[in-house]
Amino acid sequence: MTPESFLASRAAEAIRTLYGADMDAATLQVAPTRKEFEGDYTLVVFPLLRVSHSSPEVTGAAIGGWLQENVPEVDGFNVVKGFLNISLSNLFWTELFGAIAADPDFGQLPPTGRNVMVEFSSPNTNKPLHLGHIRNNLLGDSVSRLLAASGEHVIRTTLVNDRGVHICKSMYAWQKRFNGATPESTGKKGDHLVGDCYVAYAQMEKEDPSVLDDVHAMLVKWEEGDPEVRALWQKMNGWVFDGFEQTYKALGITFDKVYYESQTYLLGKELVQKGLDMGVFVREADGSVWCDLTADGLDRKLLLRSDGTSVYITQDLGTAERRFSEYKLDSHVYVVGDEQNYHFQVLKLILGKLGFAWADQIYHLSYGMVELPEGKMKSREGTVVDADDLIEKMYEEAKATSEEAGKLDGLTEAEKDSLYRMVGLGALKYFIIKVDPKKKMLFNPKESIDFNGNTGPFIQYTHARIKSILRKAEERGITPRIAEGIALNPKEMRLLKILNAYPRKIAEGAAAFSPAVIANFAYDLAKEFNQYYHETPILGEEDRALLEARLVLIGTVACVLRKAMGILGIQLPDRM
RNA sequence: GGUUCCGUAGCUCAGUUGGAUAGAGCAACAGCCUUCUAAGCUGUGGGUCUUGGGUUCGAAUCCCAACGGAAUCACCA
Repeated sequence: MTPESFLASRAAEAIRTLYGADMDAATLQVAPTRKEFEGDYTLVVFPLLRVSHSSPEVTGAAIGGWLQENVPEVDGFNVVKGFLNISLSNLFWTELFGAIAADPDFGQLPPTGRNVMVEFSSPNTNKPLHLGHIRNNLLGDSVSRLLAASGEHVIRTTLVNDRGVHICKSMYAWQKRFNGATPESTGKKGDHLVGDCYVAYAQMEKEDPSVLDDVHAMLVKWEEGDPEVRALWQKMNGWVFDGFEQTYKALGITFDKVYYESQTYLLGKELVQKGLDMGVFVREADGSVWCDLTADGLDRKLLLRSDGTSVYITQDLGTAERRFSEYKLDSHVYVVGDEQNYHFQVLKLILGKLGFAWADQIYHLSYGMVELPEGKMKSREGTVVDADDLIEKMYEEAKATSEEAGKLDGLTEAEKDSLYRMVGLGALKYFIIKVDPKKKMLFNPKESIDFNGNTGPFIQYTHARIKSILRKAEERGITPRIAEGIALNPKEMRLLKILNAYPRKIAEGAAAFSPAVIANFAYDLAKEFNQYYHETPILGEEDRALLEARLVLIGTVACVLRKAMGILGIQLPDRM
């Protein structure tokens, strides 16, 4: 039971007794008191005036008085305008403290029994991953963990776009211009080599536009299953997959199920027939099939070409239907850029017209593009920020910063190296995740990602500080525990208030599909701890019981920081 | 033109189921390392929350309109 719900239920009791009105405790507004005011939690009394028929001051004082009289945990109260500020007793705080500290699953919400699929990453196999993909990957990865923490059963998946005209372009350029180059012969990561082919193709097409006809011929051969084309396709895709795997590993990204478009692109055709039978689709004289969405304020949508082949949305309809039935999904989240908002709007609409009740359980987690100071990234113009390069650069900077600080005596070179990776990656991940997904974000390659202030390394550093104290305590043989009758100071109560909010933040973040909520929470907690750290001695505390209790408190802070950052895929070091 | 999203400090962002005096970080300036890690802490300056209406005891938050910006509306994916 949280302080908020506890006070709300008691306040409901007070209102019933004082005014004879039945209030649902859930509708009462109880929130932590703002710093400037005296008190722990605040009840907003304005909405109660219609049952009290009195002024805010009188009503607040009446309820506050009743609470102080009848609830032992309530220590005092004051009323400012329409706000009743309530102070809770030390006993209440120590009990809350004990409950949070003793709960190993703190922040893990009870199972909902729902199956949720999260599709993210979904790369094309004709170029390496760049910063835009990183945002997609990090969002998908962290939202998967966030939903799991909120009690959902999550299946992470990706749909690799391994076929189509764009792959043929890379294959064509490789045949014509690359003299049998391989990742081994060039020492290049496979995805980068294929990316080079794609860039080379763009140049070839510029020189002679007729090469596009050759590429289309190649695509037709691929569809016919031509052995030579298929073999080349498999070889080059294999290079790309190897390259992607390295990047995923560096980012710490995993999937439960990988789909390949080459295996799913024919799905959806039977749904087209179903739509025709239901009369929600129409077939034109040329054989093409359409869905009329003008009544919904949109245009007509093509579902089948006149030659009978399917388009992008056709296979998405098919894969959605297959996934919902195969995995008994209750919901499906697609992490896809906001450039495809229209596509998903149409997708949901059409699935609804086909009579699928789960159509409105599809959520498009739409995120804004990552832009550079000069505008959008364009692979053809070479203005992309490559994922592998960026990860490496962050590692270098973490290393330089750490060596400057020089606090890592006693660690082996390998330990230091993995620490630099952890910090560099933490800075990068936090930088991206802390902003609201739906906002587009700016990345300036010339300014390095900060390690100070509201950053990943700040939180990592905070954790390392706590662990350092706990190590020293252990060396001195001091065991963390909560004794009876200790008195917490206001800063400690503030820390507890923030800790207490963690499960609520999980619920909030999951409901909004926004890991940024968790990032901001972790920052608030770390910031509050650093203030506490500076004004409160821990190992220097003379009262032994208090010292031991403080060790429990900071250990709990470290643990919750680890959980919150763990959801974001960011590890916290014991030293740094 | 239709649809969707965004507009908060010089910059990057929090704050959206309506609540008190709108908060951080960066940048600038001034302090704090014989005491648990200075990747830290404290302080100063910085705002017509794009604008105008409306609803409300109360609006950055909800509604309407305008302005500014982004994406999208293919027999591409």
